[in-house]
Amino acid sequence: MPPAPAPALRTALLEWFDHARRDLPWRQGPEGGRDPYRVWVAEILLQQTQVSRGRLYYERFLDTFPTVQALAAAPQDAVLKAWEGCGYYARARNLHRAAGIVAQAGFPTTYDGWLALPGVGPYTAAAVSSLAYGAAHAVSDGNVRRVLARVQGERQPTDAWVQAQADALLDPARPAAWNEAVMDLGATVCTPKAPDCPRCPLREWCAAYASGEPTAYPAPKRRAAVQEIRAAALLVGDTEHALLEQRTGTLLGGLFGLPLEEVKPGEKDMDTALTRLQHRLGLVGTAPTLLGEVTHAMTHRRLQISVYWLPGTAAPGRMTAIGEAALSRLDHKALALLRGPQRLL
DNA sequence: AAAACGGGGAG
DNA sequence: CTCCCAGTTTT
Repeated sequence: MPPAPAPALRTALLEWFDHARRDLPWRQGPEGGRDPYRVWVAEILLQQTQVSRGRLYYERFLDTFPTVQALAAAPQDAVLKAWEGCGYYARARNLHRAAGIVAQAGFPTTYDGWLALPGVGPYTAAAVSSLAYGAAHAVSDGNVRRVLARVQGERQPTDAWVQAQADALLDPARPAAWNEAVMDLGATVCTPKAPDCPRCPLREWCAAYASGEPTAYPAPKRRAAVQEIRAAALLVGDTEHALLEQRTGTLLGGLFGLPLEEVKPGEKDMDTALTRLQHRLGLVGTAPTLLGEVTHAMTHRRLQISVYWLPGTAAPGRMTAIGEAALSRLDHKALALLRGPQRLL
């Protein structure tokens, strides 16, 4: 199959996009001239997060922080609270840090200017500079990677290959629309497992379609092993107030949660971990009650937590209001053992 | 170049 | 169960 002709491809995809585009809350305003704050927040929120999921959080976050000034002025705890449950919390910490810079210096207007902000990489810099300022920078994300790998028949697309292909195909007349069009196509037609080739505007140029096995492009990435972890957690308190610790480090850093002690590799039961936990908290007087087990899957870990309980009188003066702290889903599951099932959103 | 980083949806 | 999602940062 000859290389796909860029002009024909652009015409076909943009024609499709002009009637099939998704109506999304961050797509207000003129093509290539959207509100940079709204676009920026959306792009950060949507990193490794599906659109259907992201839009739930988007409205809540913009209601809480309607402007970059409001975001910059807020304490980090409030930002993490608005991000609660959404995952990859470094995104919220970086967005907050970047908001401080933007509130001071103003919004960047170029790709390089955006790229310099914390939490903004090549994808986001291209997205915001094109969608809000009309810059001719091609986005490269999971959708773009899959669409271009299929059109060009490339099973092992590298990051550099995808970016080069995207740069070459970008419509210089409508860069913002082109970027959104490729992503919309990847999300709604050229999907990973069940592409709807009969509805695809690029079908006649698509090498993967011609091969008869479009889902073979690109080949699956290999996965990192999942680590099994057991831990003891102690719920000191009640359904309203509990003894919480603020987690540090990269994993759930900044969030609050129940004190947790991992079961070390040689230990056969929870008792040792629970004892370590009680000593660390200075609560060795009474034996906690076992509330139950919680399992929680993360990308590289599978946690099994035994949750123990001491009534709130055990730690007077050290209690945090649960409703005001940002907790991971893991901790909400643990709390649910005491207060009954509840939805976070 | 590879690992770490959440959580959920789709098949 | 596996794979993937409007990726970025750190190692």
